[in-house]
Amino acid sequence: MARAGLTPERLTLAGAELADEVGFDQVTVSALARRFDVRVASLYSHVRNSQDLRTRIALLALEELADRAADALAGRSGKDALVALANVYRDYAHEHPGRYTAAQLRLDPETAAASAGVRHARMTRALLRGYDLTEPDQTHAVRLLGSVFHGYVSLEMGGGFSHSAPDTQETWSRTLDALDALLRNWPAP
Amino acid sequence: MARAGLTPERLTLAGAELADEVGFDQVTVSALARRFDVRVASLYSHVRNSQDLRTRIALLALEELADRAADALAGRSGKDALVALANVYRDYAHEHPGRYTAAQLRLDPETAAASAGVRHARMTRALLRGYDLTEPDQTHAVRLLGSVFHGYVSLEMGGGFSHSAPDTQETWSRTLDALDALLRNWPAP
DNA sequence: ACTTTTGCCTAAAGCCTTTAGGCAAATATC
DNA sequence: GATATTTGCCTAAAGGCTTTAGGCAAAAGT
Repeated sequence: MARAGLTPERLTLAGAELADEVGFDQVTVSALARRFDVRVASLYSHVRNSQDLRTRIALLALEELADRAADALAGRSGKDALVALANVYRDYAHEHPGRYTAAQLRLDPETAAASAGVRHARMTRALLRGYDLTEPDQTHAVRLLGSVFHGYVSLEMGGGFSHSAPDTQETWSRTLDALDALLRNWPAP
Repeated sequence: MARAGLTPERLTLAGAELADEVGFDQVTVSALARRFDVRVASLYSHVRNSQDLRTRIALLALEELADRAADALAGRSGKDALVALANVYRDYAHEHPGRYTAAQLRLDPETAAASAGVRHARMTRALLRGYDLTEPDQTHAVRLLGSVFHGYVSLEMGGGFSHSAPDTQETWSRTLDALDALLRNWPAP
């Protein structure tokens, strides 16, 4: 019997692909086994359990997103950087809906601290250096940006804006214009 | 054998309570049957299937949220109304995390059109009458508000802001200040 | 009181998760 | 190259959730 060559990495990647195809919460150890044409129990040598698999996919997605964000931010600042970063999230969500959903998985604090999540926070802070904000407003702004990016993408993905004019691309541009204006003109407490 | 008195409404309500206690995605027909001390199959006379149960909980949550929003908006306008509406969402999410998650469930267009979702959209539009926005900016602003409310609450619920100063209440206030400033000073295209 | 309806039951099949223990393929050792 | 060890995928099995089919008894209607 030839071996399938399973590894945690290959399983995670295949799981991510599966997530993009059928949705993150349809990612199941069984479905993954089917995809490798292997018995279900075989996967349990490489992955602790179903939750572990999902966590690995989430971590992969966070890494990929952080890599893209780093590329996008390189050499840009101000509104340019803001738009670039925002588009990284939105484009990734459109290209990889399952992975994007995975990236939202709640991680336990320890795992989260070791994840690419911290790179995301650092990059958003770096972006804000192009605006004139000092603490604690900078932290407020980091959170606001995170909220808008995540909230917009998640509503758009969920069909919340569908079937109504004007189109979502237009809203997205105007939203970024608005955020840029807001950051340049942050209200005093 | 005395009867348990099951109805779709009682099941939906109990399902919502269960969601708040154990999380929306742990809401299961089996768990609900256990709660009524009844055999699993018995529920299938009142609820089509698991998905149907979840949808009913989502619709309940949307109604409750819309009712609260209507109360909060009554007699308020401008920033007052903005803050009141925003707090309705945030408070509801804190009080009823499972229901709030349920309210995010993707509904098919037909169901969505008949849900309290449309009241939410109407109320957000009504709120914006306190600011000086015309179409299509009003629609952009509706979507932006939805994104911020949902994004913020969802990140906060997911622990995204945890364990870091300043506290989230402070950020929330400043976020609403910022949104108010932005709406009063909406940038031209 | 009798019939009809309704509500909850038992039974059963299907799929997913997870653990335990086995055999054979790959790898290391002599 | 032959032997020993490790590793990888397997079979088997138990437990949980979903869903359908068909039955019996409690409520409701006549």
